[in-house]
Amino acid sequence: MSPSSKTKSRATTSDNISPDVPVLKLDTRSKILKAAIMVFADIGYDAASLRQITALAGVNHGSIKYHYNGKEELWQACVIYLYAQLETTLVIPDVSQAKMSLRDSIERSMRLYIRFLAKHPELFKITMYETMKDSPRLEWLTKNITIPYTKQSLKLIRKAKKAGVYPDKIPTMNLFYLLVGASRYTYFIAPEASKVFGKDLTSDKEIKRHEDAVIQLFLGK
Amino acid sequence: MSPSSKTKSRATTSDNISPDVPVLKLDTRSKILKAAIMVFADIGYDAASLRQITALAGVNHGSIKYHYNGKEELWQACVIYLYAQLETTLVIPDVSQAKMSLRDSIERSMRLYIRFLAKHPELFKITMYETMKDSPRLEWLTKNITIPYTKQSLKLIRKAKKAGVYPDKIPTMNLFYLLVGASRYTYFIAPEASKVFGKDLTSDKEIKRHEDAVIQLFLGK
DNA sequence: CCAATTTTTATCCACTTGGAGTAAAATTAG
DNA sequence: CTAATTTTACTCCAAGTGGATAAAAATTGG
Repeated sequence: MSPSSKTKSRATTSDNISPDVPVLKLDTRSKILKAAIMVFADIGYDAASLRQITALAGVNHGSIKYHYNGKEELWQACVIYLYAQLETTLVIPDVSQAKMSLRDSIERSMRLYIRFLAKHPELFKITMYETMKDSPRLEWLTKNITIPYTKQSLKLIRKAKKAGVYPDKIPTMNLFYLLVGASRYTYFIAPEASKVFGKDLTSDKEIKRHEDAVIQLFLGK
Repeated sequence: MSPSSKTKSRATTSDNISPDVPVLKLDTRSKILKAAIMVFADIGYDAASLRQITALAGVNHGSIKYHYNGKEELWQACVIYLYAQLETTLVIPDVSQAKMSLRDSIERSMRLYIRFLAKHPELFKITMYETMKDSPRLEWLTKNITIPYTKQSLKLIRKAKKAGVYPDKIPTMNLFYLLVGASRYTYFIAPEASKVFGKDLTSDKEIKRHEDAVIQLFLGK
């Protein structure tokens, strides 16, 4: 019987046979998720094949059906997992912004966000593939992820506009997409940029430059 | 024998049998190209199937091999065709900018560019799919298209920075990607935006708002 | 230790893929 | 009209697709 989305009862790690070489052995479910994230981010849902994922994970082809009940649910699991990572990255430092000015608080959030984009481009690549056309995934994505996140962001943008932190002549929705687009685009096209400029945009130095550029453009330093 | 990239010698249109109902009949080659642009833009190279394209075009499956010698060359033909369209859109009005100020000239170019993005999202969707990961297509694309176009753009940006039209504190490459990302992103995610905001970002009204927003952000009104 | 359960593996399936090859049809030139 | 050429239609193929099924193996609780 398939466990699917149920919580696993078995141990997620196990010691090796030889006690002097304790190898950390990821369980099949985790290996599949990790490989799926890589493949989906690389070539998108439609082009990705389950065999490609299981081959990369080093597990049997049938395991996906058992653990995730199919391609669609595996994809959703990837998105959920990655968004949980994003949340922990952004929410935890939130407390330290308590006594900052709104402007500094926003600058800090933007830097954290951009750093996450650079370090985990998988999330927004995976969603980007589905966002460019209508599909069952887009339906699920907007309903469960995008809408709540967007609402939250818009609220903050409106607040910042009123406080004069953001340019107030730009409509909120447009400003939101400008912000998101300007921040993310760089990491979508990182493979191209490496060919065109010979630079690795995911290096710490280039991340910092991008941070500064976005801050400069939207907050005017 | 396959004509492939050779110029066609046959007529590209032909009258119908019944003279009272003259139907404009696109030739097979054009029908394939048109359909391929739609499919590639929709789901990307890897996910697109030749049978899907020929079905949409209403032609026989074997025709692609004959006219374009395969999937890869068909894809290149799409990109070349669309970039030619972009060029005619941007270059023709260029003469009318002769006696404009640099700032107004740039504003005009940005508006034309954004309008093209909105009206022909296929081009940058097609390339976006290939830009997110390394591939033979990306190699061809950067060498033949992206690098020359980027060089040209960077030159203009540097000029505008010196003239104080663009913010001069942002490095040229970063400013370039901010500009391109902010402009394009909106039209990548138009399907999502229609679900989230219930707005059609490709409508004339929304295009104008996006134009104004980009101008406001980068040129400061 | 053993029986019950969970997890993995190994086949099998109908279907789609890009492409090759060839015959039929349409068009052109003489 | 005829012959040469171009274009289209059709058939095949090996390879790969997501998913279903059941046997085999590993792990668990008693």
